[in-house]
Amino acid sequence: MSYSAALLPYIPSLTTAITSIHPMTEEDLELIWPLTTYKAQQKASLVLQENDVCRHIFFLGSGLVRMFYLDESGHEINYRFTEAGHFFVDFQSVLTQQPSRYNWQALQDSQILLFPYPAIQQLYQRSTAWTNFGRLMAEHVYLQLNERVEMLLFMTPEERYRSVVSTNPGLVNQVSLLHLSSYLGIKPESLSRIRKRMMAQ
Amino acid sequence: MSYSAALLPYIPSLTTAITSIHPMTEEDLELIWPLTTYKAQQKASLVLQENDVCRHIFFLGSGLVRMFYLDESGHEINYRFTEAGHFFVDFQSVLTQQPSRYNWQALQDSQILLFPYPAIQQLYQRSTAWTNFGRLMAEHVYLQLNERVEMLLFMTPEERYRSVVSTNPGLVNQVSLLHLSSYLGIKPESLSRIRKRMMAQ
DNA sequence: CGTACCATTGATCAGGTTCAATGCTCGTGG
DNA sequence: CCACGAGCATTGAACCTGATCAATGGTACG
Repeated sequence: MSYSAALLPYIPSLTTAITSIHPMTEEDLELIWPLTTYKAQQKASLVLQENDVCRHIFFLGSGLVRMFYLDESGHEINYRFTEAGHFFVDFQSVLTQQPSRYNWQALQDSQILLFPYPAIQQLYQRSTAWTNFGRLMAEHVYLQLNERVEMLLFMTPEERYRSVVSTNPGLVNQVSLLHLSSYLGIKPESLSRIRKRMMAQ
Repeated sequence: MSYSAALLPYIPSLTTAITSIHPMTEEDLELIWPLTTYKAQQKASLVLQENDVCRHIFFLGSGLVRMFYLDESGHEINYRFTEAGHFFVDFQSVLTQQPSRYNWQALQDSQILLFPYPAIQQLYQRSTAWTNFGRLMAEHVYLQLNERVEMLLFMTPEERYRSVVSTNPGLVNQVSLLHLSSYLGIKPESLSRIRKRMMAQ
C-alpha cells in the first residue's frame, strides 16, 4: 500500500462513517484509501475560504470545524458545525463548482483527510457500491438539511435552543454561545437571555 | 405500449423535467413510462396526509400544490410549493419510510403522475442512467433546500419577500399572501405591512 | 500581569405578533 | 340576477421579544 501512514489512525472511524451510509466490502474500501491525502489544521485557521471553489470532500479525524457566512455588514453567521468522525463539504460549491459563500474554520487543532471530488466522481463510475454511496450521501445530507429548515421554520428561538441542547449536547459543550447563537438564527445577547429565562423555572 | 393514455399529454414536460436533471436516451425513458399512473386531484383536496408514509414520487402535470405543516396550535405553515412541470415528494418520508409530518394539498385542480418509489429503486439497480439520475435528483433537491436555509438564516423577512418576488414571480402571482407569509416564516399581517412599507418608497 | 475574547446585564429601540375590526372579491344559491 | 357568505387582505392598537448599543465581569492564555 502506497498511501500515507498519516491516515492510518483514522481508518477505523472513517470506515465507520462510510459504512454507516452504505455497506462496503474490503475491496470497495481499498479503492478509496489511495485517493486520500492528509492535512493538519491549526486552531483558528481556515480550511476553505469564501470565493474558493470546493474541490474536496473532507473527513474530520479529530477536532472541530465550523462553516460560516459573512454578511454585508461583516457579521459572521454560522451555517453548521462538524464534529470529529464526520464528513464535511460545501456541497453547494462542490456540486456546482461555483465559488463558495462560506468560510470553513477549525475551532480546535484538527486532523483532516481530503478526497478530491473528481476522483470520487470516477469512483461513482467504476464501482456500483460507490455509485450507491454517492446517492445515499446526497440523501443523507438532504435529511440533515431538512432538520435545519424545520428548526428555523417551525420553532421559536427558545425551542431551537432546547432542541439543540437535547439532540446534540456534545455540540453545545464544545461551541461557544457566541457561535451557537448565530447557528440558531439569533444574537448572542438574546441567547443569553433565553438561557436566563430557562434557568428561572 | 400498454401504459395509460392519460399520461400522454404530459410526456413532453415530464421528459424535460427528467432530462434537465440527467440526459436520457429514448430507451432509458421507455423504462419509466410503464411505471406511471395518473391521478386527477381536485382543488383543495389532499394528495398526501400527515402520518401517511410517502410511497411515490409525484410529477405535477398541471395545477399547483403546497406542502404544509400543522403546528401544535393548529396553524398551517407552508414548507414549500410546487408548480406545474416539476417533481414533488416528501423526500424525508420516502427515504426513511417514516410517516410524513406534512400535508400535500392541491391549490388548484391538478393533474398528477405517480411513480411508485420501490419501482424507482429497482430502476436505480437496473440502469446506469437511472442510477446517476437518482444521485443527481438527491443533489438537486439538496441545492433547492440549501437556498431555503440560506433565506431563513441570512435574510430579514423583508429581504425574503423581495427575494421570492424577484426569483419566483410566477409563484407570488399564484399563491395567496396568506400562504406566502408562512412560507417566509412570518404572519400574514406582517407581510401586509412589509408590502405597504415597500410601496411607500 | 495584562490583554483579548466571551458571557452577561441594562436600557432603549424596532419590528413582528396578537387580537380585533373592516373592507374587498369571488363563488354560490335563492 | 342579485344577495349572501366565506375567505383573504388590510388596518389599528397594544404588546412582546429579539436587536442594538454600551458597559461590566469573568476567564484563559500569552
